[in-house]
Amino acid sequence: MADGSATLKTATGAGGVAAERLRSFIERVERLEEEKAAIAGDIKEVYAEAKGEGYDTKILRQVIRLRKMDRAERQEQEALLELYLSALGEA
Amino acid sequence: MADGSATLKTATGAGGVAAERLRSFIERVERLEEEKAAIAGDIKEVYAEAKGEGYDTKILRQVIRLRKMDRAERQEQEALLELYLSALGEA
Amino acid sequence: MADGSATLKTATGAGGVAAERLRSFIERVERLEEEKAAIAGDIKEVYAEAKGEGYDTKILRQVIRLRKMDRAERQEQEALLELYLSALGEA
Amino acid sequence: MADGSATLKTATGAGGVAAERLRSFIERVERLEEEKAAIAGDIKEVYAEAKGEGYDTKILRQVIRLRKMDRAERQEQEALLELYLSALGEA
DNA sequence: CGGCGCTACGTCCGTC
DNA sequence: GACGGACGTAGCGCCG
Repeated sequence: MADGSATLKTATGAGGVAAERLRSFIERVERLEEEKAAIAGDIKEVYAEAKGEGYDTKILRQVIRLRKMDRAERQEQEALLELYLSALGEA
Repeated sequence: MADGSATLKTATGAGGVAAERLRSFIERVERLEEEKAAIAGDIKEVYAEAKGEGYDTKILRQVIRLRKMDRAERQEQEALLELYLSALGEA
Repeated sequence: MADGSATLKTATGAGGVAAERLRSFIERVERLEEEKAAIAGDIKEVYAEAKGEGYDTKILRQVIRLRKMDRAERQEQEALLELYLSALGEA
Repeated sequence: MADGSATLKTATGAGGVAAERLRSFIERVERLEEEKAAIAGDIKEVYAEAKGEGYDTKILRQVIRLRKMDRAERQEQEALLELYLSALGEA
């Protein structure tokens, strides 16, 4: 049982504790994916509601995408700023 | 011009109430998308944790995908059954 | 500038050979897309023919989808088995 | 068996000829979908080849999409022209 | 015209 | 660290 294989053995071991642990991971992921799907459903509902009031969902999606890009850019710039500041701190 | 255009007017009206409503929809969607992204992050963390304990995330993902397919297929079969039944109901 | 940029230059070069090559790619894709569209048309025809003989195309489609899922799932399970085996091989 | 149901009966009849016919439709569609998938694969290959020579596939796709739209517009205009011509013929 | 299924894009993971 | 491949998701088109 040199090394390397020890972890794998634990992970793939057929019986006992590892199987429980494995099951736990799988169920946690599945639970989270359910939640994610639920949120996605909520988003659809919002769009449906907006559409019901005469808004063009296609445009709405575009607007949201643009705002998201703006935010991403802003974050990038802030990250760059931090980088500069830390570089100056080191200088 | 009594109604018909009313909805459109409300939706596309440049000023006042409609703008508020529009803003509301957009912010609701954006909020939900943040939540969704957060969940996605949680999922990533679970995989990372599992990986840290020696589990092969590739296998994990495939297991989860398979279980999901099972579920989907079961639903499809039930839907198919219903279709058959309703088709027979028309006979 | 020996190479490195050579590929890019070839690809984006405005004149001469590259334009010919570009044209070739585009026409090949367009030709293939035409063929694909033709096949799609054939499929539509089959459904139309079946419908003409009293078959419910909605059910037909669902049956076909289900069979496809069966096939996909079988492949996935085989892939999963292989993964397990290769993982064990490493142990 | 007044009416309406006769066709359906033929289509959904459990035994004999109808089952064969049904099988035929399904297999024809499945065969065609395989062909369609094969073509799609060919298209992917062309894009891969182009990418390998330094072309930006995203741009390529845009070009193809635009050309397709142009063709559609042209056809529409030709259809309109025909309409006018036939209208004049009737006049 | 609305809903559903399919295709295509963007994103993420694993590899070199 | 970058590239390529795979998956999930979002937009588009067809069917009902």
